[in-house]
Amino acid sequence: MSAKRPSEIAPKTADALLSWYDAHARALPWRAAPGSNAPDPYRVWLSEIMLQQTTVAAVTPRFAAFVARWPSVEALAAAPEADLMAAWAGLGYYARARNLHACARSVVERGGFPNTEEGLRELPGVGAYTAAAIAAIAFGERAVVVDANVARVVARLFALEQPLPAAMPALRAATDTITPDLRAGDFAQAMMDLGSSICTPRAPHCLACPLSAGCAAYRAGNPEGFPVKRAKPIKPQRYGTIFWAEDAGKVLLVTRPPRGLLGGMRALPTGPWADAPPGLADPPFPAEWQMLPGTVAHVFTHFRLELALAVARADGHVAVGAWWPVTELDSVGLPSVFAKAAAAIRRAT
DNA sequence: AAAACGTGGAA
DNA sequence: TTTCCAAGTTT
Repeated sequence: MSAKRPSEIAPKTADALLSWYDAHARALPWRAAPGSNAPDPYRVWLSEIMLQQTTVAAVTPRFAAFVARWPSVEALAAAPEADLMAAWAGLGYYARARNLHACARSVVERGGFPNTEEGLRELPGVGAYTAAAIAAIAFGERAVVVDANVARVVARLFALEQPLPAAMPALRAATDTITPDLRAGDFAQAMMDLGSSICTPRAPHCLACPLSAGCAAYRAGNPEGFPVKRAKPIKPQRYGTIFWAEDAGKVLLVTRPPRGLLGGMRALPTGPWADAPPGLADPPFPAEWQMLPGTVAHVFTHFRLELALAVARADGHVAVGAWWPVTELDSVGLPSVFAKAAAAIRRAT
C-alpha cells in the first residue's frame, strides 16, 4: 500500500494547535474577520511583505496607511514609485518597496494574483516563505509555511540539532508532517502566533503551550537550546559625513542610486563611508563646509556607522539635487538614518 | 554558502 | 550598553 499522507501521521499536533488558535488568535488588521470569507489576497500579500523581518507593532500603523491610500493592487500599481518609496520610509529593507511596486504592476498586468504557491513564487519580492504563506492564507492551498516562528517551534518539537540556516530543508520536511490538509492558512498563522506569544526565543511559556505534550525539547528540559544557530559575525565600524546645505529655508536632498543600501530613497548628501572618518571628502558641491561638533550613530544590519555633520550656506540653489523646505522635511520620506541626522543638525544650528 | 540588506523594541 | 531578534529575499 502507499505511504500515509503526512497529515495522517501526526494529526494531533494540528488539531491541538487549531483548537488553541480558535481561542487565542490575535485580531490583526490583515486577517479576515472571524466567520467571513477568505481574506483579500492584496491585503495578505501586502502584510506579508511588510512583515518580512519586521515586527507586528511596526507594521500595523503602516499597513493601515497603505491600504487607506492604496485600497487595491490596481491603485498601488498606478502610484508613482517615488510615492511608494516615501511611504515606506522608516520600515527598512527598501528593496521590499521597490519589489512591491514591480510586483503590483506584474499582478495587474496578468489580471490578478496567481492562486498557487508555484505561481506566487515567480513574483518579485516573493520568496519561499511568502509564496507558501499567501497560498495557504489567501487561497486555502495546503502549503508548507516556514518562517522564523515556525522554524523555532518545529525545531523544538523535534529537538532538531542541525543549526540554522542549514536546517531549513529538514525543518520544511518536519513541518510538512504536521501541516493539515484543511485550514493550512490558519495552521500557519497559529504556528506564528504560538511562536510569538508562547514558544518565544527566550523563556518560552511551556506550561501554557498546547503542544508541550509532544515536544521533544520540552521533554528534554531544554526548549531554549533550540533552534541551534550559526554564530553571527561582528559588525564592523564605519564612518561617514552628512552634508547639510541650506538656502532660504530649503535644504538639499538627493536620490540614492537605485540598488544597494537605502537604494532609491531620498536622502541627505553623504561622502564616502570608510574605515576612518572621511572629513569633508566628496561634498555635493564646493563650499565653505563647517563641521558641527558631535556625531550621529546608526546601526545597520551588517555594520555600525558614525556620521559627522557638515553644514554650509548655499548662495543660490546649486543644481545637484532637490531643495526642500526644512519645515516640510517630515513629509519627504527619509530613511531613519537621515531623519536622525537631520534632527541632530536642526538642534545644533 | 554566505553576504547584503534597516529598524526599533525587549531583555 | 550590548545583544538578540522580527511573518526573508536576492545575489
